[in-house]
Amino acid sequence: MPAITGVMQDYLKAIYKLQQNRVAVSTSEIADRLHVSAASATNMVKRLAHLKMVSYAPYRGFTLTAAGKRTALEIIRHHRLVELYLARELRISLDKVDSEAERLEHVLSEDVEARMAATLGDPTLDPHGDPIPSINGTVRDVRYPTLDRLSAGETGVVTRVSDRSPAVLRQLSRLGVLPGVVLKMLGRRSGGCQVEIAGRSLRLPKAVCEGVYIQWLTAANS
Amino acid sequence: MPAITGVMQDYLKAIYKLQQNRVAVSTSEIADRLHVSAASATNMVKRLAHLKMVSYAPYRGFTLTAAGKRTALEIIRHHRLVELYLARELRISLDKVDSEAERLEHVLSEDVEARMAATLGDPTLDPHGDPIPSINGTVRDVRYPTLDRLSAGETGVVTRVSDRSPAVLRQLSRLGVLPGVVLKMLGRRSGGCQVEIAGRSLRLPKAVCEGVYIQWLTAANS
DNA sequence: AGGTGGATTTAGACGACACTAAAATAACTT
DNA sequence: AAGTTATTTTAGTGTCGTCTAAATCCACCT
Repeated sequence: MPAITGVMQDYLKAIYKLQQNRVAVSTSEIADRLHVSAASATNMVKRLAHLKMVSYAPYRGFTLTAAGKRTALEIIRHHRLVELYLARELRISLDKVDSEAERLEHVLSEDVEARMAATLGDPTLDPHGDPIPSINGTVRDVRYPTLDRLSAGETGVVTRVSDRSPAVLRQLSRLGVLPGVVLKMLGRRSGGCQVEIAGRSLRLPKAVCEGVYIQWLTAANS
Repeated sequence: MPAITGVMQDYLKAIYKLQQNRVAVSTSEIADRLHVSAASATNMVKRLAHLKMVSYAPYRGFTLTAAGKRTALEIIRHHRLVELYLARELRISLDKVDSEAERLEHVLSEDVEARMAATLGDPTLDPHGDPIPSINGTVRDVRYPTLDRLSAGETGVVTRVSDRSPAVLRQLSRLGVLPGVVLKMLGRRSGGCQVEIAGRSLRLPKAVCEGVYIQWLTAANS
C-alpha cells in the first residue's frame, strides 16, 4: 500500500469540499476543480479507492470514506492554520495566503502545526472566516447566505469572504469588507450592490457581492 | 526546457556543499550524500547539465555553473532562514529544524521569505551558526576548526555546531554547547574531550566533539 | 603495455501523474 | 424501444525520478 501523496491530498480536499451538500461527487466535478482532465481524475479516484480513501462505483460517482474524510480534514486544518499564521504573524496580504498555504499544507509537520496553533491561541476561524477543523477532526461549518440576500435597509455582519478569487479578495481587503465588519444594504443596481460600511457608501460589483457571506443583524424595520 | 524541480534543488544544494573545497564533484559523492544510487545521480546530473545548471564531463565529475550556484544559494538561503525562523519564532527544538526546513525550503515563496527575513531582522547566521546567503547570492563562509584542535588550557567560543546528526545536536542543545558559548578545553581522554563551560566541567564524546566548531579566544598561557 | 579493480554510465523497468483519443455507459428524447 | 448525447472509462504515451544489472571506462600496478 503506497503512501498518501501531496496530489492525493489535493484530491481528497477537493472531494470533501464538493461533497458538502451533495451525496456523491462526479468525475467531471473534481476534474474541473483541480484543472485536470477527466481521465486523470478517474485514474486518481481509482487509486484512492484502492487505498480505501473513497468508495467508488464506476460511472456512479464516489464519496469519501471515514479515513478519507479524516485525511481531508487534517489537510484543511493545515491549510487554514497556515493561512491565519501567514496573515497574522507574517503580515502576508489576504489575497495571497490561500496560494501560499496551498503549497505549505503538504509539508507541515504535526510539530510545526502544533506550535503555530499554540502561537495563534488555538484559533477556530481562518482569515477568510472559514472554520479551522480541530485536531481530532471535527468542524462546525455554518453556511451563511451571500450579501445578495440582504434586503435594502437591512444590516448584517460579514462572516466570511470567499477565497476563490484573489482579485475579488484584493478588492474586499482594500475596501475593508472583512469578517467581523458590519454593513448595511442600501440597494441593488445592475447586478452589484450599494452598501454602507463604517459610515461610507460603497458600490460593490456583482462578482464581489457574491464573495461576501453575512449574518443578519437587524431587519429593515429595526 | 523543463523547470527546476524540488529534487533538482536538492541535488544542486548537495553539489554546492560538496564543491566547497574540491574543484569537481564525483557521481558517487552526491549519490552517497542524497542516499540514491550512482545511476540515479548520473541521470540527474545529465538533466542538470542539459539545463545549464552544472557543467559535466562524463567520467570526469561536474561543477556548478553560475546559474547553478545561484540556484543553490537561493535554496540554502531558504533553508537557513526557515531554520532560524522555526527555532526563534516557533520555538522548534534545534535538532528538528533541519529536517523541517528540508521540506519547507522548496515551497517558500519570495514573498514569505522576505517577510521572515524582515521579522528576524535580516539575520546572517542560522541557529547552527551557518551563514545565511544574502538575497543577491553572496555568502561569507568561514571555516572554523573543530573543538578537537583546542589544546588543554585554551579557551574558545563556539561558532558553529554541525547539523548533520540530530542525536548529536540534541546532546549539544541539552548541554548548552551552542554558538556563542565560551568554553575551555581541559583535556582529552579516549577520543572525547573534557571541557569547562559556564563553570561546569563536561565530558563530550568523540562524535559530539567533532560536531563543534570554535574560534580561539585565548592561548593556553593567557 | 597489459590487466585488473573500482567508479561511472547505459540499459531496461517501475510507480506516480499527467495528457489525448477512442470506446463504453448512462440518461434523455422521441 | 431505439437512438442521440454527454459523461465516464479505457488505452496508449510522456515525463520525472527512482532502481538493479550489465557494460564501459579510467587509473593504477606490475
